[in-house]
Amino acid sequence: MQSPTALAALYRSHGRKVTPQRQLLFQLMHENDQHPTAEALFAEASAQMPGISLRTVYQTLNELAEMGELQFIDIGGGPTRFDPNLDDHHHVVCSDCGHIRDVQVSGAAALHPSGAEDFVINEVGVVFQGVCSSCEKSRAKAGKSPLNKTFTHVYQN
Amino acid sequence: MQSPTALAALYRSHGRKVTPQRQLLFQLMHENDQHPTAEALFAEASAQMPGISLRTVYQTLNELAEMGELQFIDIGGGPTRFDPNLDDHHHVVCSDCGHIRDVQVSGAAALHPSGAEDFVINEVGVVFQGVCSSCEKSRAKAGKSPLNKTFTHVYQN
DNA sequence: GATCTAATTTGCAATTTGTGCTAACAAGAA
DNA sequence: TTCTTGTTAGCACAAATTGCAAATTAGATC
Ligand SMILES: [Mn+2]
Ligand SMILES: [Mn+2]
Ligand SMILES: [Zn+2]
Ligand SMILES: [Zn+2]
Repeated sequence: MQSPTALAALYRSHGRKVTPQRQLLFQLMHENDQHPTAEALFAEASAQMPGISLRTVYQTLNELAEMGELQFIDIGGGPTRFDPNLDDHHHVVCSDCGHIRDVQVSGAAALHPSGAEDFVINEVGVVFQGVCSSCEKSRAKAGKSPLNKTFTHVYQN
Repeated sequence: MQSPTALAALYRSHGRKVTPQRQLLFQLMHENDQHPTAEALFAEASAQMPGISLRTVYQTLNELAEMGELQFIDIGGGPTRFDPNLDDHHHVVCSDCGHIRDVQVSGAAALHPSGAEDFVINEVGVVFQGVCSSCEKSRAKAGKSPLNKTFTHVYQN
């Protein structure tokens, strides 16, 4: 996603208005590597702008996605996560706490599917399932089995 | 997922009962490569067993997942899809119609993330975005741009 | 700066997908 | 056949997101 200033210009060039709500969300999303949910963003935004509505958060995120400035990430059945990182990258998900981390995956672009010769492929996404270090620690302490099921959904494969 | 007969035995060995509803769902899911939604399965099941409840469909699918007999697939924000294919495989999604196709991806198991050295990785999933041949045809006929946005969500990356 | 208009924000209703709960029911053991 | 315990169905509820319309405001125009 571009800088808040660049986005303001982009918005105006699209006949969209640059409101305080949008500017705040531009800031909150810019270089945000947390893959936040709409609710999480709403909470952050509300702290700085009491009264902003969740509806506006969703609306702005949808616009940004429409304009190609961010991506929606749907993994594991929870709420949609939003990703302003437009670089070619992939994700690791902690199956325990749900945290998503950006990762590089060398060789990902070279992957090819066998059995879909009739498809025109546009993109590849790689998702690793794992357990983050902090969850690994608490798991050891609790004497849990290596793969608990806080998350009912088994992520994609 | 195992055969309906094997599942019946497995269920009994777990102290679970083998009901007509479950047997029907075993049949409908066995070797089903459609990655159906719960609603889709419910529709098919209802045709053969009027009165079966959607609740029971969800319940049975959850059980099967718990027993490791099927996977949940969450892509693109729509409803969860269910996958009885336990082989190591990956998916291609048509960004136009949403169809999911099983594919093999040689080299997928060898992929490694850079930037998540503190994670214990358990699984890798590869998802290709593309347009299936039938959508490609209708797209050509309609003179549409190569990537329309019937699906707001940009799938993972 | 005042005026005007179209875009935006809000709040709330509605929708979609899935789960919690429980009374009625039925599998399968005895 | 009886009995116990797991299961089903149905409905209420929850979570996430969108539809809608009245009130507001950005920014163009005068
Ligand atoms: Mn990312
Ligand atoms: Mn599959
Ligand atoms: Zn974690
Ligand atoms: Zn298609």
